[in-house]
Amino acid sequence: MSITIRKIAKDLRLAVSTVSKALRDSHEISIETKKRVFEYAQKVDYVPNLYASSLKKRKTGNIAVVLPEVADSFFSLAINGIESVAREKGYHVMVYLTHEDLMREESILRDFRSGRVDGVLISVSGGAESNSHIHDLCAKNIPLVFFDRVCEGIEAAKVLTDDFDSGYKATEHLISKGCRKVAFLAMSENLAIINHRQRGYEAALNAYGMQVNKNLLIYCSNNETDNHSLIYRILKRNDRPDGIVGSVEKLTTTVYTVCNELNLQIPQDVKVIGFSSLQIASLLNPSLTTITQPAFEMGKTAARLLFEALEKKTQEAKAETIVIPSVLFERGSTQTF
Amino acid sequence: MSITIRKIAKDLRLAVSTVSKALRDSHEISIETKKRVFEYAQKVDYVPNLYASSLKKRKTGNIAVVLPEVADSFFSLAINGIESVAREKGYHVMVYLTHEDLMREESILRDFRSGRVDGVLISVSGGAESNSHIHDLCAKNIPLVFFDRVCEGIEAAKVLTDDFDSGYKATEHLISKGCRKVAFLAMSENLAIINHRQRGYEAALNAYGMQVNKNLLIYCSNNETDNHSLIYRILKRNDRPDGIVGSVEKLTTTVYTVCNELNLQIPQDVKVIGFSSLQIASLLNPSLTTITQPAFEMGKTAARLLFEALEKKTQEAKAETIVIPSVLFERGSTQTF
DNA sequence: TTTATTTACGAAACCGGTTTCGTTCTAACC
DNA sequence: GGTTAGAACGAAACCGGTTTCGTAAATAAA
Repeated sequence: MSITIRKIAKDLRLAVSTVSKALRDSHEISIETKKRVFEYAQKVDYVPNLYASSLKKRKTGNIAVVLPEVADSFFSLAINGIESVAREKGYHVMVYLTHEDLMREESILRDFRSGRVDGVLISVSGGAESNSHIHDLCAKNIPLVFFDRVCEGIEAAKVLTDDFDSGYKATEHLISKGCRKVAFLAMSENLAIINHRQRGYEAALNAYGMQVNKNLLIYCSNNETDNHSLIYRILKRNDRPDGIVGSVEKLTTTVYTVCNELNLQIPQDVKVIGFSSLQIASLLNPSLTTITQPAFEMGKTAARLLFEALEKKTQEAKAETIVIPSVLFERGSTQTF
Repeated sequence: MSITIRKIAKDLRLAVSTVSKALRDSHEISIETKKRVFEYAQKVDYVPNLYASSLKKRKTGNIAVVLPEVADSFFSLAINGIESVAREKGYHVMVYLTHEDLMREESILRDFRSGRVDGVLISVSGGAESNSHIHDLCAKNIPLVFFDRVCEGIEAAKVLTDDFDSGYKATEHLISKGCRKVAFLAMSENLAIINHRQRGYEAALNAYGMQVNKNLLIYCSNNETDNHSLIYRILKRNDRPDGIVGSVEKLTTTVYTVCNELNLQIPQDVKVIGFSSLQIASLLNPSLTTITQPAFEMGKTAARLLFEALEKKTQEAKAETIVIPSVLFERGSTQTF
């Protein structure tokens, strides 16, 4: 159907190898022949078949980005960072969404073993109690870099933020604003970064002479309506918290929604701080105090690590871990009067 | 390096064709042989090489989604819709960002001619005065479906919303709320859907006995800071508008930002309505009245059209156009007292 | 018993670039 | 003059599945 290298060879009365070499600008082809081939290829609008060369070269020029969702400011910004580096390197980005579903994550990674991508960037989904699917991929020698939601049991490059410190700072901030009953909204229990944030939260409580109250530790899921009713119940209690740390953006906005429903005033009745890279955090009602991760930067860094691994022939992937600190932006939701 | 079909054939003393057929569950292989092959393949962890089969079958199982950015609620939701259908069909999604840059869009589409993807879903970038790159792709017989930001000069399937009506309704809504100087924030002049929204805006003005004021038609770009100063200047004028229609989400949030800076009250000083699929529109300060496009649904529909084209062998792609209406959600930003 | 058909499998071509390994011819060197 | 080095190009193997076609054996039909 479409123009192949053999067709060009035939038309030009050359060998296919000559045409191939000419098109790749090989030194063993004369300038005139190259010119002839180039011009003819141009004229007939020759486009090389990607799959033929991928098959031979064992490279696809694709990298995968696996993440829970794209409707989260952190991830959408991180994609931009990744994409900018990939573009620079001439690679293509394939985005896969797990929707926080381990089964999907598994089936996605399983597919990668077919060689569809040269490398993988991943932010693991919530329920990653098992990580054999990640191991299996590494066993196939496909370079893999974690970003943000890392998987601690696996030796691979990682890019993350200072989660413990951020959890600490967020909690400390609420305490400094007068909160005495600070709740922490966690996600599925086996996410390392959430655990770190939580430990930072607990450390801050202890540092200020408060103890951890199980009732103020709320484990949410990836089910929006479940989370809503969970948070609703907490805020309806008489001894409701006077400060909330949202470890994930979505949970924080749910707090806002529930407060609206319950007619609770933020920050008067309850102060809120959330992990979020939302650019319109300052436009919320009230503006949201955030722990903001350097999403774009993290995406770029992770991508760079991946390309380092891809470009070096020796497969001794040094399992580097890069920490990029988050920043606390104080806004209306933790204001005091 | 990795296990191939030939290795299996050798180990099992079968012909490669037999193994291939067995693995594909061909009827011309006996049950016992199939079982033997399956089990052995399982045991040695055989994974077929995707590029070898793609080369032969002339199918990749990938579709491309080309869009301006991912940090816009419409697009991030649309991706989810697309992804859900693709998943169901066993296809993989490759996301490409143009950043509203025609050059990038061209280079991205040019690459597709190599057969990297089986089909393309695209929401064109702003400055699409030229569309030859899209034509070229269609010439290669690669199915293409437009969604949201269509390109009118090209005969292909399209999924969009009722842009004219939405522009009309948005404007009418502001007028009904007492606005007499309604401004329209447009994007780059050659985006068909923005033009339709604008024409709806103009029609509404006329219907209510007002004429179009050039000073209230503001052409923004994809440069955030430029837009900011443009909008800033408009709102600083003495004869500033008392109502604003934001044709794109990003422009609408910029209006909010500027109003904060100028200490203008929404909706008292100026009422705002914006095209947006932002799920937290109701959490903004004030909550934002929106024209909300059925983003997820549009993504799904576009993907379905693409798969229809992919699955039908006959290449008579009927250039269907599907319109899915938007909904106006009235909230605080257009409230009257 | 002979012929037709089905079943089960193998050999080899094929998809379209890439790469290795010649081969020819010319220029250069001792 | 004979040998060598290098330049320019061709033939064919190769990447790893897929598919076509052929064939032997077994079964069914005549």
